[in-house]
Amino acid sequence: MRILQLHCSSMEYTPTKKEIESAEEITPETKNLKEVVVTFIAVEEGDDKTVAKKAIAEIKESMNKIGCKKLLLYPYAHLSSKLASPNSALSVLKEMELLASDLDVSRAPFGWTKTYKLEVKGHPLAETSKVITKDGSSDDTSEAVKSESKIKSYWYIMTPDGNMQEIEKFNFSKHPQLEVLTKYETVKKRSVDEPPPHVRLMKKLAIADYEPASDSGNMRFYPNGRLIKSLIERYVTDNITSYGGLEVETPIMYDSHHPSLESYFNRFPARQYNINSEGKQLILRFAACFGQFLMAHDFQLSYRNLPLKLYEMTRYSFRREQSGELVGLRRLRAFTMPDCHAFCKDMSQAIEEFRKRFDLSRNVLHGLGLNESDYELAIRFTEEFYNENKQLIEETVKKIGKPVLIEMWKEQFFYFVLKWEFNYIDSQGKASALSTDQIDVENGKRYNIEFFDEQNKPQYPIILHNSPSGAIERVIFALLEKAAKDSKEGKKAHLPLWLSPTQVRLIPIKPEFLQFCKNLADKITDSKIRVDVDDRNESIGKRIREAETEWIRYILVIGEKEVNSKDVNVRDRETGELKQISFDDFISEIHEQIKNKPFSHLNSNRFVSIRPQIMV
RNA sequence: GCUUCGAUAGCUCAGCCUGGUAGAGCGUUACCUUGGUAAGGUAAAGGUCGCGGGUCCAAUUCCCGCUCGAAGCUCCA
Repeated sequence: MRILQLHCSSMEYTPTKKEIESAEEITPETKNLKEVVVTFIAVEEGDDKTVAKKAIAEIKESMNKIGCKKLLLYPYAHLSSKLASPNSALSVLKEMELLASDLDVSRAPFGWTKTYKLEVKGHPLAETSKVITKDGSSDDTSEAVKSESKIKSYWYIMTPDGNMQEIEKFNFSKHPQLEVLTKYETVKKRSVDEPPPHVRLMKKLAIADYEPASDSGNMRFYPNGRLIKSLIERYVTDNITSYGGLEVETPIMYDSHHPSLESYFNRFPARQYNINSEGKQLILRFAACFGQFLMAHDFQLSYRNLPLKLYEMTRYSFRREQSGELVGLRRLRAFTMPDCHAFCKDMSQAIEEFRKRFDLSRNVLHGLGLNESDYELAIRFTEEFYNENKQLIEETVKKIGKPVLIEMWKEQFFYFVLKWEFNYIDSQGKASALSTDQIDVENGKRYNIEFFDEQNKPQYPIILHNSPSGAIERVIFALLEKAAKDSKEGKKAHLPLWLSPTQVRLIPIKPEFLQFCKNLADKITDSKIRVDVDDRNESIGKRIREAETEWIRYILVIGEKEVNSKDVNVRDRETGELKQISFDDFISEIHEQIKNKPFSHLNSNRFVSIRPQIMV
């Protein structure tokens, strides 16, 4: 069955004469419908009740999306060349009418020649075509997805000396992670049978969890998770603003009728959340691009102002990934992502900026606790770009100091001519992109962002799209997976100290030392260190054990000796050793490790005994 | 979206194959214990066994349907 579905403001049709003998017996009269979804239908050979049922389900789903309750089923033979017989076609149509009886449904007469007038609405979802078959699912893939699978890629490995060879000829024995990435990208085949470790950890550490009352892929963050997330957000923002990014804030939803947006959305698979509000079709953003481009469009720009760097920490960006694609903190439908665009006057300025942002991204990941050994670089570009900028690519690979996966396209298909990303390879052999940058040569024009060059001629800028860390949730995912990897190798799992929800825990041996603990905790807090007190009526052993399982780096047991001493007795989880050092040395040891990182106060009650229990 | 698996106490799960009034550990509460570097003790509270149907004298258990969730696959601009 083939369907053409149109969301119309009005539709009027008049049966004029019988086209075939078996046409329905009716009295011809003009029908006029307002605010209606008109569905042109060609019933094909082999279509039956199952197909009718599927078709109606599809139609209902999309009508629900666009918020329209009125449906007109309109027999339309011209959509197909292998039509069903008139009799079976009519019975399928009648079946569909019946199945849709909970809507305001009507059906145009079968077998008649009709005149019609219709006015189609102008939003992206107003016009869709579908092919529905008995076994296969309906074919509703957007043009962008279809052509994407058609692009031809050539894969290579480039070594730091600039040598580029085909992946089949490369010896991966010293680069197992790169091999995983290469297979992941080129063969797209992998099988895993256990759930990813970070999902268990995100719950156990009371960082984040699924929220059953929301849509899948929209997470809840507990106090620990919110603290970690907020620290990472601030760290990334600080780094981007020192690079020169101007922090802005833009709306999370956009009118799909807007002309610039409409053509941009058409360049992408239709995987966004849609909201109907007061007759507007709103789309939740999937990146900060629109907001920043629309903003830049309204700026009065000269080449002297470029490169102009706009930046936003998008909380949230939304992508309506297929339900089965969602995994813990790795792949979400709502996520926080830094997005920094640089508007450049020409390619040479873009390349200069590209270099800075590549270094920025590496530094940001390094500060977050992820180093070159934790990720693999992939660079993708058009053949033309490569021929003109070989040196840039070779230099970039050299910086990373290890072989890099290269994807080359014969033609430019996307809006960019070059894109790179750092991929975290987890223990299950899955690659997840963290940092990324793109050189965009299309959207300056699409959004009509103009600047005036040295000759006072209007020009469109080249735009770089950089996310120096990737999604913040994904950074947490990578940190947890890395911790799980450590733990598997017999090392102690931990988070970077500056991200630990509790950095120091005090354990009083008896309640009579509680006051001393309070005073000590005040002093430590004054030094901008997160400290809490386990004042529960539990054995020392148990409280130490629990602090260990919470990955708390420093444990101070407070008893008679400590109260009467100027030194502190510190259990360092990293070494597993006990050491007696002065208070000041202890504080500076911590400060040394967390310097140049943002600080937030403890995001829990200081006293463990009065905290709600979030995770067992 | 497809495939598979799952849904029993606040959490993690057992019981189901072989139908007969519901189990553990953790957590919670109370009491005891005041302990010196990875789990101190005793007791109590806590369940419409996801929803709907069917089979049966009897269903948490067997069968069918639904809902929700997860993992994998496809996918990831």
